[in-house]
Amino acid sequence: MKKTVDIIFAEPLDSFVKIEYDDKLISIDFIKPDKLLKEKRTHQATFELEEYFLGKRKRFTFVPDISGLSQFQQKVLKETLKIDYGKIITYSQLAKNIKSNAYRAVGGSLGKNPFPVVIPCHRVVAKGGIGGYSGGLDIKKKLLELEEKHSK
DNA sequence: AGCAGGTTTAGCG
DNA sequence: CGCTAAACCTGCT
Repeated sequence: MKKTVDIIFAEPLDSFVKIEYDDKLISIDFIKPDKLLKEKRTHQATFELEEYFLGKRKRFTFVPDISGLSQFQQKVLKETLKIDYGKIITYSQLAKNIKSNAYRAVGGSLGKNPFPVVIPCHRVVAKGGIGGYSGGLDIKKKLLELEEKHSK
């Protein structure tokens, strides 16, 4: 099936978001707003994401396909999926939840997360601080601010 | 086999 | 308190 790409601008993140999909969701990415992009909305995921960025949506109805990933990564991502809106846990806490001490590996798996936001990897932080984020640390901060603002 | 990663803890100055 | 160093575990080359 032909691959299609949706583009929307996420106001609170000050960044563009790219959604790739064919018959199902392929990936979600953040793009630097270095050039003006034309927005495009066709997939359901795109609309849900947009609502999320507006603070209207706290839960996504679709489930991304992560069957291609390793067993461990799937565990991590599924566990991440359980974190409630506006809530945050630490890498070590997440590791504990899947009965492992691989907090280091947890970070690695989240970093390769193909679906940021839908799989809320930004809700996982380091014990003493905010931790890191593949898509850009500033994005992570803004996502957390967004959720905190709309969770109360 | 070896390395690096979105960590963590312990140890030292 | 701030910094370095070693240990955890998994995925990638």
